[in-house]
Amino acid sequence: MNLSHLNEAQREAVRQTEGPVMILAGAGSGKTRTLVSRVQYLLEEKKVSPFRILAVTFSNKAAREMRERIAQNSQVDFGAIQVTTFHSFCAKVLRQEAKYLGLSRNFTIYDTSESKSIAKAILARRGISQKEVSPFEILQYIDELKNLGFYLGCKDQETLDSFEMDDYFYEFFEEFESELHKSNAVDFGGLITGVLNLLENFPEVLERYQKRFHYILVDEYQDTNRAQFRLVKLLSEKKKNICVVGDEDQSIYSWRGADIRNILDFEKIFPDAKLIKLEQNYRSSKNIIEAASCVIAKNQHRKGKEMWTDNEQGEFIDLIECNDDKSEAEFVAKEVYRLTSQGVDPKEIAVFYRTNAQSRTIEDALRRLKIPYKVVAGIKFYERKEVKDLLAYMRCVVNDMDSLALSRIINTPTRGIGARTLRKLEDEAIKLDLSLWELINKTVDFPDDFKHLRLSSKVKSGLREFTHLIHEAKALEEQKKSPLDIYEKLRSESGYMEALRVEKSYESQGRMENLDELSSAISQYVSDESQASLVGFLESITLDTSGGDSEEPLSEVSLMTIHGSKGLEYYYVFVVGIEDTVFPSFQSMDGDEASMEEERRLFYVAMTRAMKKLYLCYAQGRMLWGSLRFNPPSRFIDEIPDDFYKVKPYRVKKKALEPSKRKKYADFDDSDEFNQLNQFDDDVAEVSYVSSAPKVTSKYPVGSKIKHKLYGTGEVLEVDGFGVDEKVVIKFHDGARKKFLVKFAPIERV
DNA sequence: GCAGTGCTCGTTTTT
DNA sequence: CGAGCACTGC
Repeated sequence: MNLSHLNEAQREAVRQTEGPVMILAGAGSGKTRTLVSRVQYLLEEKKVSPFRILAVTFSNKAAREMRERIAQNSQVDFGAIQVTTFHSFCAKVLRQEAKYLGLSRNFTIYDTSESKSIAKAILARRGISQKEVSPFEILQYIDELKNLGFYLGCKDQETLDSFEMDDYFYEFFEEFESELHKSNAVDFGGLITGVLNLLENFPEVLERYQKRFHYILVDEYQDTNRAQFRLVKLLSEKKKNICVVGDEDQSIYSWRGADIRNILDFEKIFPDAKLIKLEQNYRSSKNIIEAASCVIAKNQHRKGKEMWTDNEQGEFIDLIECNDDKSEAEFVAKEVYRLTSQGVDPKEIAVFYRTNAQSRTIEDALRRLKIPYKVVAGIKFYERKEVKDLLAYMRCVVNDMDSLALSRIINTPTRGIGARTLRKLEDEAIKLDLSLWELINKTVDFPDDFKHLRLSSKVKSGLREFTHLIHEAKALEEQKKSPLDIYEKLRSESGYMEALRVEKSYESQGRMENLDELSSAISQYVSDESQASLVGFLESITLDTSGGDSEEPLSEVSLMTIHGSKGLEYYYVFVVGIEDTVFPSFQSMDGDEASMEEERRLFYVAMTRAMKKLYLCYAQGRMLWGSLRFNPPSRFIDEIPDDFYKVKPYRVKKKALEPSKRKKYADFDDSDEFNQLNQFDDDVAEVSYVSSAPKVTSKYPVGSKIKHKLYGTGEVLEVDGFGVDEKVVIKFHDGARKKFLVKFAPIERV
């Protein structure tokens, strides 16, 4: 196999197929390319059956990318190869072996919000107010134990030593677990610890999986937690062919259990391990790489790599000093404007910030210059109420022990079964040791046995209709009917759609659209999957939140948190809000060196996304928590040697400020483009630029007069978002203010 | 059962 | 400041 497209270190990483290997792959070092070649090498040169290879990563994004690239480069059949995330791999194993753990294979996977409901229910049952103990705290504790690899009955000494079992919270853990078990459900962490339980306590299961996988590959190794580490270690114990790939300098998820020991101690745990470093960077200019290297060198807890590049020196980093957050955003927008008018495609530009809340000012400024952008954030589609409701219907069909789902929809839409009735039913279920679903069925089938519950006839008929629907849907599921048909049945016959239809508000219109969208998500799933099932669909959406949005490469500037930027690259990168207490965040400034190091890694990640040009911006004053606060520039700036950057104060000139006081700095005010653009507030549209960027203009700019079908005439006060998300606030002539989604509102300009 | 009010508290987020 | 949430009153 020809490996000439790789450098020496990369080739070694490909050829070193036997025994434990740790590849430390720096930012932009061609990691994915190397991994894909390695898999190809195993198949073509080593004649390994694809069936014997397991490749796990942390995120769906990474798994998807690897799968696609492997498929692209292949002549061999890659279908059998397992390239997945830890969680979906574990879900698969767990469904296969469910009986060992007293689960049934159609178990539900609870996401964070469902777990939270359980925690709330536990507190309520014990009469503890949420102020005394927050459900969040409980979840955090449970998560912590699961990240360590603890499960009920775990005998691993290292795990047992790492926490206190007499902790006040431990009881919550036990109760939480039993609650999940009763619902035939597993939470995210439980997917991992469940499999760990299987491998550690059922030797025949362990043997089966050890025999199956001869070559194990772990990507994003710096993000793995202790539980995942133990899992991988067990699986590879027989063949010892384990290859992990990661970068300790890009470990930014310790707050959710990623354990840097997994990297730092790899050679201790696998004494004959080969260590390979990929240190040549193919992404960024020398300036950027050298500056970033100086910053990360300040960290004590690292394996140590020396990144270098053959790329050209490149431009200086610009350090932009602004008066406040508004002018910072204004700078970004104007500079983006300048770049795009020089022919730069907006999709080559990104703006990064530490916290999501910071996107707003940036968005406002971009919108004013009519620069198209997208905010890359966790897609919230599956968190919307109506979507969750319909998913709960489907979950009931699949797993009728899922009482959480059942109680969510038993009165949605309203069937006259209020909180009181529900409580009565739940109590009775506990008393008779039945699941809620079983009990409800009994009350329907043998009403005479439940006279003491004094259920009204309205309640009874509501329950009857409800159970009838679920039974019918279950029958369809058993006949292996398409998930789409079952969904359509549920959404119409539950009365959910009708309830939305009669509501006739713009909100309910949006909700109906979302349910249509869910319907297309299901058909998408059905057409992608050869063995489509309702269980499969539900699993795919809880484990992959990215939502199959077809990623058309649009000409838009990308806005995202630095966490969200990992693994991506852009020609032009702006990092905003580089001030102490913002970045590093104030939580990390309490003297705890470990969390400061993590912030530094985060800064390193941000810097190394940039290929050509990096802008670092900070504001002297910033609106934070309701008042203007003044924070010094980030300490991280001091860690960049002076010769890599230029300071450029950005001052907003209020009209006729004479071009005088500027000397030693290459001031941005010097540039003609900037002066032209300084009429930021008024007539930007008249500036004679030919921008390559497609313009996004609101049909209803602020101040325009409109007529609404129902409310009459009014004036636009505010515009928020654009495209399908565009909303306008309108003040009507009777004084009322209302906010509309432009997409749906029956308004027109007058 | 739901709308309205008033209070609290401010990361990062993937599975 | 303002989102999110718990609690209250109809």
